[in-house]
Amino acid sequence: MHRIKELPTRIGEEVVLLGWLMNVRSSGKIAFLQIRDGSGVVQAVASRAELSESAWQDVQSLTQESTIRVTGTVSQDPRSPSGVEIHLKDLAVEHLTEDFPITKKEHGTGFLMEHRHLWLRSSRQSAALRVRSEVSQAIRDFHYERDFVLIDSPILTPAACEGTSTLFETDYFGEQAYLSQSGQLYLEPAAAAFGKVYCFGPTFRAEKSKTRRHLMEFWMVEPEVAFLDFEGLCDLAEEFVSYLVARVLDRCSEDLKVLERDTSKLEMATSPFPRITYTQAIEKLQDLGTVIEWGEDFGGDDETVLAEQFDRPVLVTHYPTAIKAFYMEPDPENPDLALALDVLAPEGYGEIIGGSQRIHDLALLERRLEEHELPLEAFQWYLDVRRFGTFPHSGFGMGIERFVAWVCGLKHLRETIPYPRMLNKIYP
RNA sequence: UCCUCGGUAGCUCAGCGGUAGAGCGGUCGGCUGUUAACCGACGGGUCGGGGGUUCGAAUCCCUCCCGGGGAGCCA
Repeated sequence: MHRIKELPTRIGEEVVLLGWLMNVRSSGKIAFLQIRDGSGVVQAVASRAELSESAWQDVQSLTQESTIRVTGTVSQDPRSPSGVEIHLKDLAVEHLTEDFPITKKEHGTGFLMEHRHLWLRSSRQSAALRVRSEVSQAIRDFHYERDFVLIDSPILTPAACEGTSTLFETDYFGEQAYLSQSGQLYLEPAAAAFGKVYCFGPTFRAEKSKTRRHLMEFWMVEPEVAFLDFEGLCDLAEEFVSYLVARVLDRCSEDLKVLERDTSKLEMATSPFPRITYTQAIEKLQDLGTVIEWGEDFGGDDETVLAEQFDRPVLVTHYPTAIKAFYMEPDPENPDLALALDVLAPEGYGEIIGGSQRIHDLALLERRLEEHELPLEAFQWYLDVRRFGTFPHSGFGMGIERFVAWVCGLKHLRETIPYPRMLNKIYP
């Protein structure tokens, strides 16, 4: 058995393919089959004169998405969509499909999402998911090459880490438990054990968000590094994003072509990235006519307007402490500001990274927990990191669906994950 | 939760007070180089549910249900 991907190297040879029929065009005594096997698409030419009567009858009976086994000779031909085609010698129908729901014409997104398990077969969907697979591998390689240790953080977590309103609740032998919305609190102790650590896994948010930029279940990668200061964190985020983009450009050019992605915009995403402070960002937005005051967080439109000012991802730093998480280290030059970092992707894809230097002083962290009205008891194990050999450290989180959406030029996050979990929708 | 748009054939939609329509898909037939092939024929409907107005409702009104897009929140 051969794979379609390798056919250009087998011109003149006889091959056997197993795959699915995407489409067939018949013209009387000759028919053109578009065959897909997961590695690519190829055209097979069936000529009545060159086939047995039973094989020709099988060709006549073929339906969309039937499973077939074809035998034939590979040749180059400019009339074939892929430049290569197979001249059929034999064909066997392994399974005759009836009434495949996704037809050649257009469908609405609601219908396609209902049939997500079948929609995966389309060339655009599989291209996007192949990019996602490459990004996942690149994330692991990036950390592995830099001596990070993978720490799998738990998915089932106990009470209340950052407020329960956005957590999925579940029963844990009579106790309340929640699905994880971040691995960070578990990474910080591990950073004291291994120095450089990261986690990469699914994350759950029960927010009733209904936009193209939100999923209830998404995958997040979170590095956490001991003795890394804020400047170093910004450098790491920049190196990480440019590494991933370069990797996709290098290895997924065919998929980006299928997705009709303008890669010139991705090629710009090289170091250094512009860096501006929150305060500068507010001033810039005000200059551009946005009604926003210092101290407010950015909305989705603000992020888009801001990112449009730059030709590559932009780092926004030093946010007001008041609008950021309890664990973020204050700026030593101005305690009203946090050593916090967001990376905004270009072209309106919004925030792809959020991170900070962490508070390492025990007394300050306890005070912050109280100010945020969080239960001190639940955080004792987390505070132990500050009790026993505390150390400055920093980390960030990147949602890979947003990254993949940007790289692929997809408007909606639902196409960047095989089976999206969306508001009130958990099928298929 | 709020704002907004929508629900008519398997799919995508038109029709917006007077006999339910088209394209695609399906079935049958034709065609030896098709490119979401093309040509001819055929089948296909509780017009989201309920209530109301009217001689008459897919069409107007009320109400409920379901879906798309967006806001807030965030990655």
